[in-house]
Amino acid sequence: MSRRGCLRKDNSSRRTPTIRDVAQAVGVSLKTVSRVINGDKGVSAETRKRVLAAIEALGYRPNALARSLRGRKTYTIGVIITDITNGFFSTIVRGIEDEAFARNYSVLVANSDELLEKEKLYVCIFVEKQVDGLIIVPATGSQEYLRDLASHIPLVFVDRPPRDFSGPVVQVENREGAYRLTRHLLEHGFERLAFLASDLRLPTVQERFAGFRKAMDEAGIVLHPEMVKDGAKTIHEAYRKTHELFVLPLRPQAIFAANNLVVQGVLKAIRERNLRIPQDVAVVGFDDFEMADLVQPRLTVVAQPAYALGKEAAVLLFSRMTCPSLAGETVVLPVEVVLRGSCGCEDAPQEEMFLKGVRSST
Amino acid sequence: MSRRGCLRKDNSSRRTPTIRDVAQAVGVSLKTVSRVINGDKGVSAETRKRVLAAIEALGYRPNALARSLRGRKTYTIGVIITDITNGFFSTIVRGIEDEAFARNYSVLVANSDELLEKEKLYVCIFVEKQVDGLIIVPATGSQEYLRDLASHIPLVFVDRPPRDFSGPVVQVENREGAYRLTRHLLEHGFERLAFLASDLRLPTVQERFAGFRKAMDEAGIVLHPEMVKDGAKTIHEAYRKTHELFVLPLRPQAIFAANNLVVQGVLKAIRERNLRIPQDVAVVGFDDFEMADLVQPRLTVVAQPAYALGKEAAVLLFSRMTCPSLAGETVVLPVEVVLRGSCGCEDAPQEEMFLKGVRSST
DNA sequence: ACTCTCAACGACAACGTTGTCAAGGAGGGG
DNA sequence: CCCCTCCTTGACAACGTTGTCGTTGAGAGT
Repeated sequence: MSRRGCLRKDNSSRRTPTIRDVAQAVGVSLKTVSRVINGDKGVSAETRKRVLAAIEALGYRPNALARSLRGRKTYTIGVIITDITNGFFSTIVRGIEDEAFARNYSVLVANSDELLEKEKLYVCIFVEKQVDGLIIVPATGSQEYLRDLASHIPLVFVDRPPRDFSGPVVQVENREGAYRLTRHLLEHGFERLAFLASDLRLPTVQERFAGFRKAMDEAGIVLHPEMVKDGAKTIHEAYRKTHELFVLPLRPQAIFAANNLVVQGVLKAIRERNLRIPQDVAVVGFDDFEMADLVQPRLTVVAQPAYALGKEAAVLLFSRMTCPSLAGETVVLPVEVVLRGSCGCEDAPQEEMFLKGVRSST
Repeated sequence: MSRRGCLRKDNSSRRTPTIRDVAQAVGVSLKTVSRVINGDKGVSAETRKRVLAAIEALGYRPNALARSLRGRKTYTIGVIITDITNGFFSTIVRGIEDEAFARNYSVLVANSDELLEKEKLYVCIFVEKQVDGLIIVPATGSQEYLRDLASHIPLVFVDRPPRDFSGPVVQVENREGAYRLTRHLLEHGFERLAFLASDLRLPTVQERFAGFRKAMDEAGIVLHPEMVKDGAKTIHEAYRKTHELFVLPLRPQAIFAANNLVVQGVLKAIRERNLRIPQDVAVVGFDDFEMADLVQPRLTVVAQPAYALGKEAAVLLFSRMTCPSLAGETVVLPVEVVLRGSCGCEDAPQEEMFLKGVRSST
C-alpha cells in the first residue's frame, strides 16, 4: 500500500483563494462559479446562493489578470502627459479619470517631462501591459514611431497634435484665442508686445504665436525679434527671460505669456522690479487657473477648458475602442477670453452673493 | 486522401505575435525564446542572434499580462488620492511616480474625492488588478475595511494616518508646524485668530488645530467658537465661510487657513471686501504653492515637502514589498515656516541674480 | 573505451480565468 | 411512450508566459 496517489492537493495553506477553491468548496465545476461571478444565466437560484456563500466565506476575489489574459481586455487605459504637477495637465487627467471611472476603467499615468525617449518608453510599457487605449500629450519631437502601433491600439492625443503622424486629437482654439487676446491688447493702444513661450517648437505654441502674429500684422505693427522669447520651460526660466526683456533699450509695453507657467515667471520678475501692472507693463496669459483671479491686478487670460479637454479625449478614445473604424477625428474646443485687470481693463470683480449690501464694513 | 490533418494552424493572420510565433519562425522551443527575452543563460550566441532577429522581424512584444499571471508580479502600484487637481496631491503623485519609474514600476491613479465608498471601490479594483502595492491618502471615515487586506498586500498611507487601522504612514509635522506658525501670529500681537478648515474630522486638520490651540492656550488667549470654521472643502466654500467671519461683531484679526484651497478662498473674500492684508486682517496658510509667492502681499505659510512625501511613501512601500516583515513604520517629515508679508512681517523678497544692480529702471 | 560533467535545448505543466461544446434530466406535446 | 426543448451543469482547451525537469551531445578525465 504505497503512498502514491496521495496527491498533495492541499489548498488550505494561506494562498489567495481562486475560483477553483470556491468550486471545490461548493462541489460544483469551475464554470458554474464563473457563471455566478459574471452574473451569467444558467445557474439555479439554489446553486447560485451556495456559490455566493462560499465566495463570501473564502474571501474570494477574481483575478483581473487572468480575466484580462483570457478576455483580451484589461479595462485599463494609459495616459501620458508631460507633467502632472502642472495644473493644466492634472485637470486634463482628472477629466480623463472621471470618464474612465464612469465606464469601469482604470488609468495608468506617466510623466514624459517633454522627453521623447521617456514618452516612447512609457508607450512601450503600457502596450506590453495591454492597455485598451492610450491618451497622449505628445512630447516635442516626432511621433512617427507610433505609426505601426496605431493600427493595433486605439490612440488619442490631447492638447497637441502629434508630429509626423496623424491621429485623432482633442485640442483648443489656440490660434483663435491668441488672436483675440492680442487684438484686445492692441485695442488698449499697446504696440510693443512681447511674446514669451516655453518652446516654439510645440504645436500649441506655434498656433498661439500664429494668432499673436496675425493680430500684429493686421494692425500693421512690426514685431521685433527680441520681443519674442523662447525656452521658458519652467517658472524660473520664464522669470529670467522676463528680466532679459526689461534690460532691452525698448522695453515691452505688454507681455503675452504663452502658458500658465510662463505667466507666473513673468509676474515674479515684474514684482521684483517693482513695476506696476498694467500701468508700467500689461500682462496676459494663455490658460486660466484659480490663482489668476487672486493676484493683484487679476490676470486677463485665455481660459482653456482643461477638464473638458480630458473628458472629450476619453470619450473619443472609448468610442474608437468600440468602433475602431472611426476615422481620425479632430475635436477643437472653444476658448474664452477672460478680461480682468492685467491687460489694462478696469477690473470689476463680479459681485457675489455675500456682498449684497454688506460691503460697508472695512 | 482526406484533408484531415490539415490543421488550420495559420498564424499568419493579423494577430499580435506571441512567443510561440517567434519560436516557430526560428525553429526552436518556446522556452528558448523565453530565455533570450529574459537574458537567461543557456542559449548559444548563434541561437540567440537568430531569435533576436525573428523578434525584430515579427515585431514581437512580450505580454506583461501573461508574465504577471505566471510570475505573480505586475510591476504596478496603485495610488489613491482625494483629488489630483489639487496641487498638493499632484505633487505627491509626482514624487511617487518618479520613484516608481526608477524601479520600473507603473502607477495606477484614482481620485476618491474624499468619499470612502469610492476609495473602497478603487482599492477593490486595484487589488483585483493585482497591484504589487498600494499608496493611499485615506478619505474621511474608517479604514477598518483594510484590516484583512493588509496582510496580503503592502500598504502605505500618505499625508494622513488611517482611522481604526494601523499601518505605515508618511506625513508631516502638522501639529508642530501649526503651532509655530500660530505662535508667530501671536508674536505680531494678534489675539483674535480664526481657524478655517476643510474638515475637522481629518487627522491632518485635527493635528493642525491642536497645534493652533496649543499656541493659543500657552498665550492664555481664549478661543471663541465662532472663530473656528469647518466644512470649507472647496475654494468657494472657504470663500463663503470667510465672509461669515467678517459679519461677526468681533471680526478676526488674523486667519489661519488650514490648507491651500482654504487660503485661496480666504484671499478671494478679503479682496472682495477691499480689506488690506495684513493691516486689516492677517492671513497665513498651511501648505506652500507657487502662487503664494506671487500674490500681494506674499503669503506666509507652513511649507510642506509634498514631493518628498510622495517619494518617501514610495520608498517605504517598495521596502515593504521586498521585506514584508517590516513593522508599520511612521515617517514624519519636517515642515518649514516661510515668513513673507501676509502675517504682518515686513516682506523682503530675496534678491535674485538678475537684480544685482539692475533695480534702477521703473 | 568508458564514465562524468556541463552546456544547450525542449516537453510539459501551471498561473486563474472564460468560451465552446456536450451531457443529463425535467417537462411538455403528440 | 417517444421526441423535442429548455434548463442546469461540467469537461476541456485556450489566453501567453515561465519554472521544473529531462534529454542530448560534446568534451574532459581516467
